[in-house]
Amino acid sequence: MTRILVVEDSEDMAFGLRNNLEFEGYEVDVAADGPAGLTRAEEGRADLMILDLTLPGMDGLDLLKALRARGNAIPILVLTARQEEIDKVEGLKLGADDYVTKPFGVMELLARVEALLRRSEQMQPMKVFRMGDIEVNVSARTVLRQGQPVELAPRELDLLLSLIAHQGRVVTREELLREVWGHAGRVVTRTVDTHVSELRRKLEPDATNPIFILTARKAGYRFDMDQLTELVP
Amino acid sequence: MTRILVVEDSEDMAFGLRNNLEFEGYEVDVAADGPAGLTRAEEGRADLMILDLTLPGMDGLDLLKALRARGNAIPILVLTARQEEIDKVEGLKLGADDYVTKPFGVMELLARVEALLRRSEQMQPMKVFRMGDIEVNVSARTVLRQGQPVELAPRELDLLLSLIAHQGRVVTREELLREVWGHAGRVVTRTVDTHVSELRRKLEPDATNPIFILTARKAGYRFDMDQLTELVP
DNA sequence: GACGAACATGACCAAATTGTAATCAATTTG
DNA sequence: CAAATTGATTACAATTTGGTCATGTTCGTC
Repeated sequence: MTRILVVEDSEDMAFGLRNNLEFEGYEVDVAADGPAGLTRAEEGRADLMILDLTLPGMDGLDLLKALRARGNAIPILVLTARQEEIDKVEGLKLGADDYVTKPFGVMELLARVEALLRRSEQMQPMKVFRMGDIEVNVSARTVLRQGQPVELAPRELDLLLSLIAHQGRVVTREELLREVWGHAGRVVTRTVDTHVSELRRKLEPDATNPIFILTARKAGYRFDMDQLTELVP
Repeated sequence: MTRILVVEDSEDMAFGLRNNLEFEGYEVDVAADGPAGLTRAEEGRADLMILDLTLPGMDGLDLLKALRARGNAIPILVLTARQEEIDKVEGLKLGADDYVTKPFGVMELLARVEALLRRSEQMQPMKVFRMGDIEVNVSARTVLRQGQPVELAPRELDLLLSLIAHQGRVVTREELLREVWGHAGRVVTRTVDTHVSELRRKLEPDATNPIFILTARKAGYRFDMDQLTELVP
């Protein structure tokens, strides 16, 4: 889920932004002033910031400066009113990644958000997990076992990723069906078992004694948290 | 004296640009169409080009490609009315150094010009990749195999560059379409497959067992990171 | 206007994938 | 302990998916 932090003092504007962004499927977090924005941004949970430059109190520009000064590289889309183009100039030199002048169209904003996210995706490190001698590269959709590629079918990989995403928690077959198969359609729940079996065969050191994908009787499956490391290179 | 070449067909726009830029102390040269722009650019007297992508006749994109193909590294600021064109230029790493969407404010334009000039002071080296015995010169848009030129159609080269730009990550057919085809025409996604096939035929040692452009079933394609070296000459 | 290159697309085929039934094994329950 | 329940595994036919080829179109060049 892509998370967008909106730093905006006007309630109306914040409401509008939230509405539109959420409609597009983003998760939206709103901060009403600079300091709050700074705090939220430093939590590091947002993938993109939309920053209104006409903030009261701590100026938006200061927020920008502060963030960048601390080495925070979150992509920032700056909003500014038309006549304050001077602000824009400064924003540019400071490290805003893009900006939009008010009044702006929804489509334009969304397009820029999308473009910015796309651009920043390249900068993000690859998502890689390690479990024992197995390495799962989410970005490349590859799995290595002792450096050797393991051939996983799409369904298998998706299932594995879903289990990993819920690491430490029991996931019911129904949940897995919903997440991996997409629909609560007519897939018999036993299908999950089959794929889990196949995954174990390919990944577990000893398929009859699984250490990664554990069975929770009468409940579902669980990926053992203790076996999993997230690599952030 | 810093010299700016403006490639712009609309007289009004050209006049406005010249006015403002000259007021800022730049020397301005205007070309009214693509071919004229290409000629002027090749004279090598300009420090920066402002290029309107909505040119008649020779498309602005073609001018861009043609310039870069000839190894011309002049910094280019692209003007465009359409977001999709930005996507295209950006996705391809075609060599626009920055862009502004119309309508834009004067201050914004000037800021970008300034930023671009500053950035280009420290000349960026030519981007060249090596994959096995293949050498891909991104800036020159040429491909050599054991020193011999490989003839790639524009689409093919664009596709290759896009894949290389995402090296190590799976890229969906939709993403490739957006970046290479520009999202404009509603091209069928299977078309990507055809071009990948052609690329493999021309580049892979064994097209039936690709080592560069790998298939990620149900997901897209991926350029194998391990096969790619970036040369910094 | 002929010709060829580029290119999008549909068709066809081979190979990979996958849902399911059937069977076997383990665990729980009464 | 036997029956019942639940999970594991295997086998396989149907379907999906991707590779490739042939075709029609467009566009620029001669």
